[in-house]
Order: sequence, then structure tokens, then C-alpha cells
Amino acid sequence: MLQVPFLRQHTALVKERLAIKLFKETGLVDEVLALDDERKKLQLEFDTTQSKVNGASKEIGQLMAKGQKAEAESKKQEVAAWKLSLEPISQQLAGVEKKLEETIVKLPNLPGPAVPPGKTPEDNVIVREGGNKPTLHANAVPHWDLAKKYRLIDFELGNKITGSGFPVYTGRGARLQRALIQYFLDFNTGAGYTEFLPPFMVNEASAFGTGQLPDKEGQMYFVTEDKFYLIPTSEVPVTNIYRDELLKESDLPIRMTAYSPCFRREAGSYGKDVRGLNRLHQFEKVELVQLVHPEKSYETLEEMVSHVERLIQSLGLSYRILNLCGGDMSFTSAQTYDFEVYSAAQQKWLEVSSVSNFEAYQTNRMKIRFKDAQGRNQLVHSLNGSSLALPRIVACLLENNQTESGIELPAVLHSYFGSKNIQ
RNA sequence: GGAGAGAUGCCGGAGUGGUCGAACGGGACGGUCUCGAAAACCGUUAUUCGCGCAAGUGGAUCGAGGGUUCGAAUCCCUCUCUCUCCGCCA
Repeated sequence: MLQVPFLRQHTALVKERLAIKLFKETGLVDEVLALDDERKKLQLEFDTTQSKVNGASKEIGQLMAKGQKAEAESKKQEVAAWKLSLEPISQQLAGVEKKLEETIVKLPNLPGPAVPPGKTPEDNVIVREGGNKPTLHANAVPHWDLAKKYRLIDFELGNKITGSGFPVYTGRGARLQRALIQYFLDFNTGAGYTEFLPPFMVNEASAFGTGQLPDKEGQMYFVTEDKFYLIPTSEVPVTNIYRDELLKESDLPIRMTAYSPCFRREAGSYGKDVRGLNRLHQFEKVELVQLVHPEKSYETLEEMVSHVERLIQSLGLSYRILNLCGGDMSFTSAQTYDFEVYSAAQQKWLEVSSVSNFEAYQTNRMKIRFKDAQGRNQLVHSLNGSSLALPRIVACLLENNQTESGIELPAVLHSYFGSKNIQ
């Protein structure tokens, strides 16, 4: 969430920036400031009286020790009166604090300086493109047909076992998943990221920390019995590793990578986009998370983009990188680059990675701080990115590399997959 | 799942109603000493919200949340987690 002192000092700028994100309720900013004023007023009132109570209580203790019972008793009467007056104040204070919290979390993160204006995905700026779109043979088919032909993925079986959006990978299809996960993790650890294997369910505090709650509650699967959320991405458990931690400046940057399945309800998504591997309720993903010095976060964002770009290049896929416009960015992000790979048989671009700088938006919720050279505690900046989400990568690998006689896999996967192709 | 024990600062660990944000030990940091280091000695060593130009000063925090009391780390209740034993189990 945003920080109140910043809202106070840069009120006009904040509203201007929120407008870039197409956020209409800028009145919430004023509401936050008013609530904060109210909070301070009440706290001063409370603290002053509480201070008197504390002082008198000490005196009572001393009087009792000296055996001056009568004096102690009269003090008690005095304190009782103060305490009575304290009650409504503390109730009001708690109410105002709650309201302040509820209001400030409704404010999305501010877009960073390099975010282009715009309303829809059409307004996203293509930063660069790479790789070559393949020319497919005349009988080329989409990945769902290839998956069937080579018995790699059984969508119907997934329907039977669970429901739509839960495919079963079979034989070489399953092996390909494992090969990709292993390759991606090795690629990341080779670049200095530490590997984690996090829990696949998180508690409410963790889901709140990265911003899934309260904003996206309906998009997560929820285990009512234990009040756990199935993770929509390993960003959630991995970033929360450092929740409520005070780091040393020398601990930064912290670079983490993790594989996990991702569970998403995708409520409200129907139609052609859900065909095959395009949109699933459960999918595999390898994620990158970094916690960095606030002055370094945009530099880190570019570095992470290059890292993911190299990974996609190594797979030989045709890709493009988009700088998301204000209207298409997520609630919590300050700047996001999306990676899309070209699905040759479907003839469309599929998003396979999203790399974002959250600045201090998540870390303010999670209280991830470090002690700077002056001894002050500052919030670190958090970033994350997929490297990569598997299903659409698999779709493109199958479609783009199909030949009349089989599917030729990129060289980097040969040893992981145990074969150069699928026939 | 059953029975019991516990949760204190960076770590260990005292503290069972009063002046305790918390003894003591260790670690870390700064200093003295040294050519340098070790040792020794001295000092510092939480977070957070206010008020104040500042010096400074008030509130909160001993797993979390409630309660009792003039006063709670200490007593009571609820929850979470950890450990031991039993059960179950990959």
C-alpha cells in the first residue's frame, strides 16, 4: 500500500499519477489524509490521558509501599475517572485506524515514471521483438491437436478427474513439463538466484502481503476448513519469506527463484481464449522474486527483463516485450513488462511472463525493511517476474516446431528431455 | 487425533502483580590498547505511533487477540505456533 506521508507531501502528484492508471476515486486520497489527521488528534488525546494514568499508578504503588492506604485509595478514584474518559477515545481511535487501513488499501500503486499512458492492451508499447516467426507446413495444427496426436496432454481426462482447466500431462508430455521446470530453475540459479520450494497454500496474512487480498479474493481457491488460499503464483509465498523482517543493507539484493503449480479460478473467463493450454485453472510456473535497495529497483527491473529475454531466446521462440500502459497494469505494480510469444498455429501472441516492479507497495504491507547507512529503517523494493509460465510456452514449442514427421525441440532441452524431438 | 510442556530483545536465558523495555551471558558494532591482530577494558546495541524547530518528550509493544486490576511479561479466557510422549501416516 501507499505511504501516508508521501500522500500528504505529494497530494497533487499522487492524483495525477492515479489518473494515468485510470483510477477514478482520487477522493480516497483526501479521505486518507482526513482520517490520518483525525487519528493523530485522537492519539494525542489518548496519550496525554494515558500518561496521567500511568504516572498515578506508579504513585499508588509507592503509597502502598509506604503503607499510606488512604492516599492510595483517593488516587485510585482519580485514575478511575480518567480511565472512564479514555474508553470512548480509544474506541474512536481504533475505529479511525481501521477505516484508514481499509481506505488506503483501496488505492492502487502509482505508475512509475516510464509507464506509457493508455487505456487498453492496444495502448501497450512494444519495446522490442526478437526471434523469427516460423513458417509452418501446410498441414500444421494448433497445440491441442498436437497434444492429442502425440498423446502429450489429456484434457478430457482432466475433466473427469477434476474439471475443465485441469489437464493431465501424460508420458512425454509430463516429461516435457519436468524438463522445462528443471531447465528454467537451472537457468535462474546459474544467474545467482537462490532456489526455493515454497508451500502451495498460504494464510491470509501472506495473501494480503503481496496484494492478492483484498483485491483478488475471488480469483483464489480457498480452503475453508483451514483458511488457506491456494497460491495463484509462487510470488506470494516467496515474497512473504521476508515478511516482517528487518534486513541489513548488505543483505540486498535478495534474489529468489521457485517452481510451483499455480491455481487460479479465472472466474469470468470464457470463450475461445480458454481452448487448450491458453488458460488453465492449474498450471506450472517458475518465478523470480527480488528484494532490492529502493534506488536500484528500476535498474533491477531492466536486468530481470534481460534475464527472461535470454531465457526465451534460448528456446528459440519468437517474442515481443511490451511496456504496459497505465490502464492495463495490475493494481499493485508500478511498472510492468509483459513478454508474449508467438503461437504460430493460432496466429496470435500469448503472454508467458510478466515482470514487475512494485516499489514499496508490497513491502509496506509486509514490513520488509532494511537499516540504511544512517541507521534509519527504509522499505525495500520488491520485484517479480515469471521465468516462465509453462502452458503457453509448451503451446508455442509444439506449434512452432512441428514438422510433418514430429516436433523438434530446442537444443537447450535435449538433455533435460532425454530426446531431441517428439515423434 | 489424545496427553503434557512451552512461546521473553540478534541469540541463549532470568523474571509469577508495582519504579521492567525488561537482570545476566553471548554475539554484533564503536572506542582504548597494538606495527597489526587476539585478549583485556570502556561504551553502544529493539520496533512503532505521536508532540516538538530542536534538545527532548509522551503512548504502544515480552507469540496474537480479549479480560481482571489503580497497576500485567507475570493472573484469567480464546486463538496460533513449537516441543515431548502416544496414536496415525508418505
